[in-house]
Amino acid sequence: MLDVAALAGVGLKTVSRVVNDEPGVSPALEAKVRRAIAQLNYRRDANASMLRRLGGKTQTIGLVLEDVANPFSSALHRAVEDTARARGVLVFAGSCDEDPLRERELIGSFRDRRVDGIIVVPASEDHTYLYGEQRAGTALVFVDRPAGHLDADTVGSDNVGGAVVAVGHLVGHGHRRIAFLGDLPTIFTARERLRGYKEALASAGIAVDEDLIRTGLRDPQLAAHAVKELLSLPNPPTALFTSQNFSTIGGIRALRSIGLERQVALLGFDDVVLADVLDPAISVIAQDPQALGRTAAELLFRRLDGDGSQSVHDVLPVTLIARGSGEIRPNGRAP
Amino acid sequence: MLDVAALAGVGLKTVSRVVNDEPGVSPALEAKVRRAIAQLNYRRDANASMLRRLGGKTQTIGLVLEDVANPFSSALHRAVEDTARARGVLVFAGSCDEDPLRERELIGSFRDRRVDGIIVVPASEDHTYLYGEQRAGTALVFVDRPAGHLDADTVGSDNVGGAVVAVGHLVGHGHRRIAFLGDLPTIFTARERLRGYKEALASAGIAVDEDLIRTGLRDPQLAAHAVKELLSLPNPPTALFTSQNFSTIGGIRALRSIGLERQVALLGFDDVVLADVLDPAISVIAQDPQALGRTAAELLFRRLDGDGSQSVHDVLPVTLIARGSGEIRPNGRAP
DNA sequence: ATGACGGACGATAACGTTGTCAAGAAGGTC
DNA sequence: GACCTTCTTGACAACGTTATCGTCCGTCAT
Repeated sequence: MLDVAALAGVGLKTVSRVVNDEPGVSPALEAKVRRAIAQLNYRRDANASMLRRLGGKTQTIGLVLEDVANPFSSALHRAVEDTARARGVLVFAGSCDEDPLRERELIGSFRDRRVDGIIVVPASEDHTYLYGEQRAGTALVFVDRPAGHLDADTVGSDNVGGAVVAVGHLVGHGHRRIAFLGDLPTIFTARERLRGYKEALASAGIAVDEDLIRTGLRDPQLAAHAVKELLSLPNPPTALFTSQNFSTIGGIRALRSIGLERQVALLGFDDVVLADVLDPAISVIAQDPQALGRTAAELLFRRLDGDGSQSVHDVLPVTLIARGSGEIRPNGRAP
Repeated sequence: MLDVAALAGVGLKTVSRVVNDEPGVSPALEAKVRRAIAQLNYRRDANASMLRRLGGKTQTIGLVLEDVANPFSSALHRAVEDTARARGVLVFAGSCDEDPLRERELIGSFRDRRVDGIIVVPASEDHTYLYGEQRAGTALVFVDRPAGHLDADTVGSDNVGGAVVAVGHLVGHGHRRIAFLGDLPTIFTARERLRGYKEALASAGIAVDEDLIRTGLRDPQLAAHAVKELLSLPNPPTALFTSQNFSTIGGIRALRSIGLERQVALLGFDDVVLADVLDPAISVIAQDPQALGRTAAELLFRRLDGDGSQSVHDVLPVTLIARGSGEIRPNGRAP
């Protein structure tokens, strides 16, 4: 900046004014400064700039995801990016792989860089460590799962409602032995979906059979194995509610490997690529990760713009997409 | 930091020494400082810190992808993140949607924040605008596609070789009318794969039939439409080489919708989730986006560590995965 | 006792930028 | 011509941190 000022033969502050489009610079000087900027290929240092500005924003936010490479996370990421981009804000993204420690490390790194706000798909259960941060003015939005012991904005899907619809749909097609396959019970959404499953069974007057409930299925292999076990029970399930992506994929693989994909109903939570071209096509309860990301980012920016109203807890609806696998009847015939 | 110094009753510089684990602080003072830091929940401002440090690094890199939400990009992203994390470096990620302007904007934003290095899946053809940046010491690595008119490190897949293998495989199964479905010809990888397709046909002594080449298929709908057109030609292809993800998905949908998935061979470039459970399962030439990302990040950090040797142009191998769809013979029978 | 040495510590300048303010020029009013 | 107002411009301090260097104090050899 000093070089630009020297080359243009003006004071430092005049360059600053031009760079910031501040009024009160004569057209002649402005032209000279702009020429010098172009000639020296100068770009203002955003970090130094924000350091001096009173209460300055870094125009940067942090995003903690389960894994940037997983389709749910990355769709959410894209929606956050688009919303942020519209405001000239850049996004730091990080994966925490359901590790609470990694969540804290990531948020710590964000804090060191003085991000304006943080959007988190939380891995930990206790967020009191963020209280100071929040009071210091960093906007904070939790997505997909709620904050633990912290009053903060939240955006999630209707997990219970979706599970109720899913199980109700299977019951409606005549099933009474419906298996539940899910992720680690430490994960909020996994617990909620299990709750919905039990609620739906209860309201259909079906007793919960704990043998049909399998949790902790972190990857498709585990899920496939669980499905094979379930189907070799003396009184096997006639339908599977695979309450998470990996379970769905594992379930599909397991059913196909034993040739039962047309006999046993399968309904998944969360949509899967190519679900529509499989035979039978896979019925799912679809979340809208884009809407989750967009809503979270909009909430975050509203807070950054000074909205100090009470915490918001948005629940976005989910949609049943019937494609075939969820409409198989207990006798093994399609409807 | 001033508050910490005051509370601990020491000078500013002593706090700085403690924060940076510099030697020359007595244990007694260090303990006092650490207590004050904990009590005030203090965290050093990384931006201010790097501002003062001579030639300081921001411990931050920028990553320009086609779309953070697409599986190839996000797998690459994850590998970059992991490599960066191991060094305490945070990643800014952005999508440019094949828009050269957006690529420049993103890189400009990165530059404003003084990232240490940039990894790009480029959308533009001319990167001379990065020359100054590069000379100023910002490390620069191009992934998946080469830099345009700029001497810089590059990591990519063996597109030509993969296409040659793919088409050779189809020829080996008796096909002579093989259609090519691809992305925009402005995209380097699309051109390379088309080149490999033509080379393989030439070496098999098959004349190129331009009617069987369809490009510009930006989404599955366009690809599906193109496949339907191809199959209604008077002399239709007996095999499809879908040279990109969207084309593969569109091709699968189109074949299924007209019931020809067991008659027409299909071989895709780039693997697809659930390709193995389809019937027939989809044969592909698989890239390794993780390896691309890891290699690119390692290259970047080697440069940041001061390696000033000549530019490297890595080409990573691809793998043929035969699952069934690519082994269908022209008469419509599996082998 | 003297001086040289080294280790702990803090005062001050500097990084690249913007906020504050005062100086100077230009123009208008009486 | 004296005075006021408005506009342009730059000097200087400050943001939170680290680099440099000097001060102070204790230790040890003479």
